[in-house]
Amino acid sequence: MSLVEKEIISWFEENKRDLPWRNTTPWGVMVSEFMLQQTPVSRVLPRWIEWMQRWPTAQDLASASTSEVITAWGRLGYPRRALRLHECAKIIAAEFANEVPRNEEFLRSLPGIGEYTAAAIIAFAYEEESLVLDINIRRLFARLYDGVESAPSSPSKVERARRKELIPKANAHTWAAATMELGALVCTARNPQCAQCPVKKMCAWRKSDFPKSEILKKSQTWKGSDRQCRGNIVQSLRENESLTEKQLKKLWHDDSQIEKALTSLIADGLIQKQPRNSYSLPS
DNA sequence: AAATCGGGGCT
DNA sequence: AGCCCAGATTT
Repeated sequence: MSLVEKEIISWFEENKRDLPWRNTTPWGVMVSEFMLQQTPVSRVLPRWIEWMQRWPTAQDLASASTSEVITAWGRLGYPRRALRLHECAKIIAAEFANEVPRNEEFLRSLPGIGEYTAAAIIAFAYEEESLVLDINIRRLFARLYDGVESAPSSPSKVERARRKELIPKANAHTWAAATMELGALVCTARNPQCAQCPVKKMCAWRKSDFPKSEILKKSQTWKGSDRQCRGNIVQSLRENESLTEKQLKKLWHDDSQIEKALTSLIADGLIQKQPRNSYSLPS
């Protein structure tokens, strides 16, 4: 097991949310995946619980009317997902003996199931290996391995191939859930919680964009002398925890490093140089 | 490859 | 006002 894998899995065991679709039937997983297409977990949660209580199996949903289904979907958004889920229920009840298929080809043949949803059902409903690539996982790996802030709008052949290599031989479904959870809770699109990240020390994005990203967050404290700026830079580095005390000490005395960071901030318009070696936020 | 499809929460 | 969210489908 690689170090990254070990860190992420153990982080997951400690920090995973207790989501109801982590302990349910394959149909329950399938319903959750439909609702979660482009819709945040927090908003799906209450709706999924109601829905599953009302229609516990595909057959139950199949016997509902279209208007009932639309009404129950409420304001989740993209209501055609509800219609497609309804269609899926009818097909599964009639042609699959009321059981969610575990085969990718069959899953993809159902309305509303694309690349991601098929992989997710295989992984989370049946705990089998599949290439799960949702926006959270894609962003996490874009940062961790590619050193860029965000993934391209849709997965490329190259991205799929490279992510496939990372799938562990054992417990591939846990890897999928863990990386997804890390992307959702820590490696978020906005305001990533890098300080809490179990793999911050090997993160390519962290390395390339640092210290600028840290300093940027503290921009309100960037009023003052060169000496104060220097203190803020070193403080930012200290909180990153990826540098030793020895390295920090060296940095403190390394004027060229400090100068470089300041120049970069000025060039980006984050601070302005003032007379007598002081700086301020742009007005 | 790009457009389209929702709605609500957050900055 | 704009960005973001466990994407899929059509053009």
